[in-house]
Amino acid sequence: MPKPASPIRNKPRGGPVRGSRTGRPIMALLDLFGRRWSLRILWELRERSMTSRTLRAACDEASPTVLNERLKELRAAGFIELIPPGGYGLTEMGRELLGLLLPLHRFAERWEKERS
Amino acid sequence: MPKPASPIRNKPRGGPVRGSRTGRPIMALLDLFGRRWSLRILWELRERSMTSRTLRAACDEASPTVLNERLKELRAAGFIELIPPGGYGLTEMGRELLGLLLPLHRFAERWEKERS
DNA sequence: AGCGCACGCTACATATTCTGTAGCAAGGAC
DNA sequence: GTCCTTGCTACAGAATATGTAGCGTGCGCT
Repeated sequence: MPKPASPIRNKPRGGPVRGSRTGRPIMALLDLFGRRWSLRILWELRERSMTSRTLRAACDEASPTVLNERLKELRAAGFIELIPPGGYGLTEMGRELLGLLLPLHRFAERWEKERS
Repeated sequence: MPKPASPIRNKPRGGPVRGSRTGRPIMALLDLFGRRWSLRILWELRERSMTSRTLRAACDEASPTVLNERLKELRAAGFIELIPPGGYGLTEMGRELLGLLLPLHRFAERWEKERS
């Protein structure tokens, strides 16, 4: 492990996750989603499980370095799991979360229209 | 303006926003939210408008550089607006979006509990 | 007028994070 | 055995974020 835990983004270690120095879980969630590819990964897994390589293809061939970092974080968070040979898929809680995120799709369509 | 539009993250310019090379607005949205402080800013404005400096305080004193970049992007997206002297606040569409994001709060609480 | 202060916003050097390419070790099918 | 795909890592270079300082404007004050 070449990176011994980021010294700045984990500044107030002792709390559960970065960004939640208040301890409020919503902050941890917003922070986790505020990293590149987090939301995208969850979104791409919404219908079916995927191998890491297929997932990478679905995410515009994002760098495997970050992708694997996100996959670790999302696994640690309990939203996805790795079940060979199917690959990565949503957990029970992951599906629950996706249920909340799904309405964004229709909103995004309306949003697209209303901006000139 | 010292930065003439990022050459990589805007790679496939011609599309509306980064990450939406398919043109699907949901991708643009997921990508916008996948940048640091985007979601947090929207979240902090959920109840009241704030001056940029108060907002910065609410966001753990995040760097004003990125914060202002996000504020620009969110304004361009039509989610927030600047109305002096009240400061930054959600637009009509911003409030609509927040409505979808709000259930995350309760989910986050349950999530916190279920992870050992 | 001057002074003080908060506003939105920017400069710039430093630190962190992401990208892109290459590659490893393990496992399965043949 | 060879061939192929899997999950995952190394590493250099590029993009992005951080932290401190400060600018110019406007407003209220005397």
